[in-house]
Amino acid sequence: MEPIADKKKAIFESTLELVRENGFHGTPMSLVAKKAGVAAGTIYHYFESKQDLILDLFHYIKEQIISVIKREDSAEMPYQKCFFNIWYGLHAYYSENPNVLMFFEQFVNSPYNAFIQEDYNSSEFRQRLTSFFERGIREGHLKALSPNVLGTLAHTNIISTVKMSSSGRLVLEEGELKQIPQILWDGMRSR
Amino acid sequence: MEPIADKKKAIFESTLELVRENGFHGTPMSLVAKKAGVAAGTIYHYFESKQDLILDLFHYIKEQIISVIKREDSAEMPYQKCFFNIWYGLHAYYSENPNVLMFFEQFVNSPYNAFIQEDYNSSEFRQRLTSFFERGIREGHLKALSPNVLGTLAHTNIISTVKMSSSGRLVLEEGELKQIPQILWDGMRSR
Amino acid sequence: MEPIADKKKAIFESTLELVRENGFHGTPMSLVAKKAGVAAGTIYHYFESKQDLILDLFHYIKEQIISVIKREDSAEMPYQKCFFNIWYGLHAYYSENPNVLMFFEQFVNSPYNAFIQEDYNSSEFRQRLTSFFERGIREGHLKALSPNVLGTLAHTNIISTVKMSSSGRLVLEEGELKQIPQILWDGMRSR
Amino acid sequence: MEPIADKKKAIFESTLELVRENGFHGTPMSLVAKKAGVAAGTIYHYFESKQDLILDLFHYIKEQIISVIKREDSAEMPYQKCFFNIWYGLHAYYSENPNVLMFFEQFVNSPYNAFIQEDYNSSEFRQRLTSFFERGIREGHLKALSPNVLGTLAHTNIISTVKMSSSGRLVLEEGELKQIPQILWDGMRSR
DNA sequence: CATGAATGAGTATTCATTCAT
DNA sequence: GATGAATGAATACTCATTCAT
Repeated sequence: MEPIADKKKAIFESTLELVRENGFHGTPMSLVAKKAGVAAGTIYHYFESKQDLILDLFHYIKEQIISVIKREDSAEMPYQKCFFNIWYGLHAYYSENPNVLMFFEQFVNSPYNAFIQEDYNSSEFRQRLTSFFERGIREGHLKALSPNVLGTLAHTNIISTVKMSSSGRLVLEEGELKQIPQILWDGMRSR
Repeated sequence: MEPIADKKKAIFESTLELVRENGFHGTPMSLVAKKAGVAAGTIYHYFESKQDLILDLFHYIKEQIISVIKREDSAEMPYQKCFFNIWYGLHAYYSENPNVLMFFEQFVNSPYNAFIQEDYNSSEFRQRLTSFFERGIREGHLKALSPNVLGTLAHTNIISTVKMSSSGRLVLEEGELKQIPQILWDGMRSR
Repeated sequence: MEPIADKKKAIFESTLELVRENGFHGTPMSLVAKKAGVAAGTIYHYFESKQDLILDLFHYIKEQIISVIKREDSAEMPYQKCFFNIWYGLHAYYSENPNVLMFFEQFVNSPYNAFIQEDYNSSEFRQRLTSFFERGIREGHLKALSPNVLGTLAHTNIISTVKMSSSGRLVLEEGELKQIPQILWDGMRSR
Repeated sequence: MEPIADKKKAIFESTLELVRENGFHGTPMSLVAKKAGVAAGTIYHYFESKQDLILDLFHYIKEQIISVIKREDSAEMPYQKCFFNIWYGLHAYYSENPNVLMFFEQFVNSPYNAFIQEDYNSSEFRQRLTSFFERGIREGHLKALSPNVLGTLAHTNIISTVKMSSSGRLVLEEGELKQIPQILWDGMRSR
């Protein structure tokens, strides 16, 4: 919640874009600095090391994803409505921020992922997702599976959908796109 | 189908393991060589460059994944049976070969992915998957979506499941595991 | 004319000496760095690559040779006097800077030579030489040959003379040395 | 005079061509082998090492140059006639064998040159040249300089002339070409 | 706070040479 | 003699990080 210094943000954005284009290894600090309009040394005022920068950026991104979920999740709304809202909200967010998605995917599949300190299940992202699926199970909408599992499957489903479109290898028509969260819902709901 | 030279295979296996542990960048050729029991220069008799090694390894792996699908896919078996067999077959393969899965995931999310030459949709992997889902749609078992989309969602679902268990962050009990392909099937089947 | 950074000059001198002793290939960047008293990486702040270093050094040297010609060439002096002054000036320069001569000779006979971009005839070195021999022809002192050809023959004559002495295989006595530019003059002058 | 094995000659020719194009360093043994149509290991039946190959090739070339001088040098012919014949003979030989010339020039300006064992002045090449210029001095045709010096200047003059034409940077017309040995003669002859 | 020149450890790759067949 | 797969030392170049200004 603390306001992020302009330069810090510039460094984040520049890293995001470069990592998307070239991967972690193809993103030297010098390039990050140049694109962010700062000197190489300056980055080290804000981050202890490159690993630190990557890790901090990952948290910065998770904040944004969490805020999407927060915006769409409402206990006062019918559950199924919420379910679809979250799906569309995240889908829209990732579609509009392909840099974020690619960074995220590279991150979780990289050795950096092992350096995340916090307990996996207690991260706010995880908790938000879990509590949403707990509600679904509790209210009898969803199959009685571990909410963590449901959450992961749902998130993966969204990411997979966005990647299909954004890779340019598949074109999803409007009609098709709508069927994907439906498949997810049909699969998860109790019967 | 051609037999792969012993050394070539040793280099593949060594790369697979090291990439899983340390990522592409954390895997120097010198280490690959040492672990494979060959001299550094020897790698360059088999592969033009590190990129070439990675790319060739990716194809080598895809062959293995394809062979799993081939083994489980049978036009003479009821469709739903096949569906679950393929799901379990791939799930078992990835579970037993975590190196392969991690390599695969890192690869498709890395800049190396851009160097794959072949037309995406015409790759054998893609074609096998597509034709299987075409059959499902044709025979009225599945919703009428693009078979490519269904295939991708299914594959992502499997990978996501394996990663949940193998990360050690979630323990999937036997009962829970069985429900996951069921969710997929319930979601995709026509009604 | 712009002052050359200290480190850049140190790198130049170190390269010059090492190339003289060991040739281009026998001169690793690490040695250049050590002899110049800088870190290996520092060279790459000043030069993009080894080839770049060699090419830049060649231009740096040509400047020095040009300045010798400029110093000795004067339209107000009798032509023959100038002719001998330039001969002696270049002879002295090469004799006192054997590193330069050896580098120059290795360079022009190496594949690097092909990377010189500028138009051969429009290089300042060439133009200085050409205009000096043009004057000789115009004023009727020299045979009417292409001034370019005369310039090249004269330069080769000087270099050849210096190499004879500096190789240590021949000892040129004072009297003999004086006869060499005389041979050149006698050969070139019109009669 | 011993007949050179076919393969040995093929290796020589292939080296000559590759060194001309790419320099010593740009000429790996593997390429020499390929171009010569033999296996890499085979070269080592004929030559102890790369240095040995280069050194032997240099001697092989000198034989050819010597044979040109032998062919044109004749005590029964008027001296000046011989002088021009040798000049034209060598000029033609180098012009027709640019690989030889470039190899020669790269060699004498490289560290390999230091490995030539034989006494410089007693080499046959040197002796032939020296005795020819001794005759010129003895018979009163040439200035009384060290015959070694005259020989070197003459040889350099020829090489320089060939290089001017073959570099493609200068076009020497027939008339101009004839004046070059004349310049040399006019310069060297006694008066 | 900011800079960017300097550092030097780390890495992909090359290539002369060897030797089992 | 001939082969060419294998070797491993050598080298150009990169890049995270530091620190004097």
